[in-house]
Amino acid sequence: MPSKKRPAAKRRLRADAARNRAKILAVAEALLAEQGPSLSTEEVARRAEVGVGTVFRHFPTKENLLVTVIQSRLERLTAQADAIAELPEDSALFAFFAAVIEHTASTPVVLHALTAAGIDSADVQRAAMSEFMAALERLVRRAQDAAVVRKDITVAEVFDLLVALVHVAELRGRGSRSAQIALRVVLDGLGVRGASS
Amino acid sequence: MPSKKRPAAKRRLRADAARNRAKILAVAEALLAEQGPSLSTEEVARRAEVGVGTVFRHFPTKENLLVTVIQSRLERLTAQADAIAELPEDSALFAFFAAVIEHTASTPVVLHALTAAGIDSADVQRAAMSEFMAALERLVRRAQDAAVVRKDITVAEVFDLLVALVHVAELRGRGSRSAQIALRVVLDGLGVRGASS
Amino acid sequence: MPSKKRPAAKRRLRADAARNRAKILAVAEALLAEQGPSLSTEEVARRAEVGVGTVFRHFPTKENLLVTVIQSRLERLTAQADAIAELPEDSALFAFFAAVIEHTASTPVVLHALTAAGIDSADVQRAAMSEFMAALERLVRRAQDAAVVRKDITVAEVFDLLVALVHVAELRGRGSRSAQIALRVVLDGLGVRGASS
Amino acid sequence: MPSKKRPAAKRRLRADAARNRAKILAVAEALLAEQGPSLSTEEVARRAEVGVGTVFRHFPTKENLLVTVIQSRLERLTAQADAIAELPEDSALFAFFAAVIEHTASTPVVLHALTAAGIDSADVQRAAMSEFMAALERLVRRAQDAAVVRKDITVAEVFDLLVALVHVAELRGRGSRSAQIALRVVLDGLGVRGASS
DNA sequence: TATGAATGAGGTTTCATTCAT
DNA sequence: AATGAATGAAACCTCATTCAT
Repeated sequence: MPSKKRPAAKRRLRADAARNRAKILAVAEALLAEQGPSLSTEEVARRAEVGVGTVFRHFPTKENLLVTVIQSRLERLTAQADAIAELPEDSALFAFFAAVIEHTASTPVVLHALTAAGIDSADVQRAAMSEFMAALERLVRRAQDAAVVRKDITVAEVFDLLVALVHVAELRGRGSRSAQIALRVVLDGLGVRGASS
Repeated sequence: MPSKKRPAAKRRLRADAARNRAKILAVAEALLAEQGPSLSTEEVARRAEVGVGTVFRHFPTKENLLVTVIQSRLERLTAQADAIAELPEDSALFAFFAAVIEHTASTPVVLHALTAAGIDSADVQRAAMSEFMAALERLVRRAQDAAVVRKDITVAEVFDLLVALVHVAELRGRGSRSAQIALRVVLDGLGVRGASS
Repeated sequence: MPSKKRPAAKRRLRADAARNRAKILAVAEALLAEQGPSLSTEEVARRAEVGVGTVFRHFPTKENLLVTVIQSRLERLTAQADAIAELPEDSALFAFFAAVIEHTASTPVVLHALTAAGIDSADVQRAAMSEFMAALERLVRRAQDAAVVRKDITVAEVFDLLVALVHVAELRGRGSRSAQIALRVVLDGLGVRGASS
Repeated sequence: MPSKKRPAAKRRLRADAARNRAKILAVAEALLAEQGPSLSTEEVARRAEVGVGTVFRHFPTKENLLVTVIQSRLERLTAQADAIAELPEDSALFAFFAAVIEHTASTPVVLHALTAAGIDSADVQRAAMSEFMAALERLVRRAQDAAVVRKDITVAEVFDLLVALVHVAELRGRGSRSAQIALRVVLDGLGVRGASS
């Protein structure tokens, strides 16, 4: 049944349309990191070399655009977590933390902003989010089983610590001494001493 | 003839004016926590039950209002740090962290936002900030001298961790298990084991 | 019958009240020249070293303040015209033009602005205006009788030319060559050749 | 992809956009004459039957709108001066004065206001202005060469007199006897007797 | 009376979103 | 599908005027 008129959900895009969509998403991600969630739609369009109309054709709402950016980032992180799972237990979690901090921009700021604005982004990205949490959980569980991470802590809490570290990295610069020390302190606190030895 | 010669900066406010100023500041602090720095001046006025004009009479600019909020918060924190200094070394830092987390709203988010917006809030609040850092430094130094905190860490880095913890507390709720665990993990990581035993 | 409660029109002012009124008027005149009719009431108060409230006690409206300024200026000009009437016919008009140009600031701009704003300033100052016109008329009539000014022109029209010259003087500076040449050209055109010889 | 590479300054406007721009400009010119430079952008939009946003899309600033109005008027006047240059020397200047007075609204008031407001409109319109002055200079020079205008006067000064006449015309009405007499007097004063004989 | 704090309508400007081309 | 002009609500801020002190 080759798509006749799919309900507007996920119809295959024309090549150039797909290219536009991707470029807009990339630009939005960059701007989000630069300016926070008050970035302007017009500037997204300008930098993506596209008319505003095109942005709104792909993402019916500014909010929808931001949510999509976050979603795609979560998906990439999930992939990374899975790729990392092959390392030995005592360094996998460390490596993952480092990777996330390295590549993730202001997710938490965005989350906060969306939450505060009373936006119900939950539905849209619950799926992406829970896949990410599952991947993280596999890492944590394995580390706890290997006794390199304390057992009185849940994935959700590990996630929060990760978010906090991203925040520091963002504030002080991704490679800064401050960011590295913060990472070390948190890992020590988690009981992942193997990583620092 | 308007008063003697107004002392250039802050002649005594009339009773009602002072009340208004305080109320505006309080409302702004609350809104800042709720909505981040994109709060609307108009709403501040509405919630403070005051005309917009009054807000602008007291704080000539939205930026000035936000900066003042942050400043007053820093001052309160500094006072707390000093009050806490009498506790034994091994619990003072712990107590201070807990107190800050308990009472501080989104300062870091605001700081970040201001910075990102290219706002030169630096001058205005450098004073308040450095007093706070001094107070924090006294606590840290004392804890390090008593060998309850690792020596390879500076005040600035402790500050960043504190900011990260505030962030978690804000995200999950001030009394939440997540916030408490995060605090515990960080303190353990800092080497403040006395506090958790 | 020593004033019991005069209808709020012209009761004798207390000494300091009178001083305030005068100072406000003077300041307003200066500001009017500097900034045109969009001057701010607050600044009038500030420069007069008085509270805004005081300004509004003396002049119930900004409009009223401006109208009063103009009125007082017209009165001064009238006095000058009368003082000058003693000079010989062939130089009196010339001298008067020069005096007016020298001392009068943006009256016409104000008039225009008031008119345009649909303000009925007519009533308030018709008296002052007609006295001024009468004085001017005496000068013109005398010059025409002495055959030093062309007879096909009315006072009203001479007035308009005077206003135009004030305008130039204001635009280019009161002592500027441009202002002087304009005065010379107009006087020559009026037939007042005696003045330039 | 937005067009080829937009010529940096003034790519061709869409038909309706051009119509809007023109209408806004016309309305602004009228309002400027009616109310002076304190006209409200909002009213411009209302009378042009356009949203405020549209006004600001075409003219990013109120100042920019006013400056553009003046510029376009200067351009029209320059064209007129050139068209008139074919008349005999002794009537060309007269005709030009008459034409300017007939068609020009409050330019001088605006210029004054802009200047007073400290607006640096200079750059923007220096070009338009100097072209106009050049056209006027050609007329004056020719009249002086033909000995119908006094030689002790510069173009700049002739310009000021012209401005003064426009002022009178505006105050009393374009066709009024007062405006005509003023014109006659000034021309006589300039030595352009040919025009009045 | 004098003061200056308070008020709120109104002005300029931005920006998410819609719609004609 | 893409474009960018148009829209108008809403943001920040000013200022004439009122009113409690």
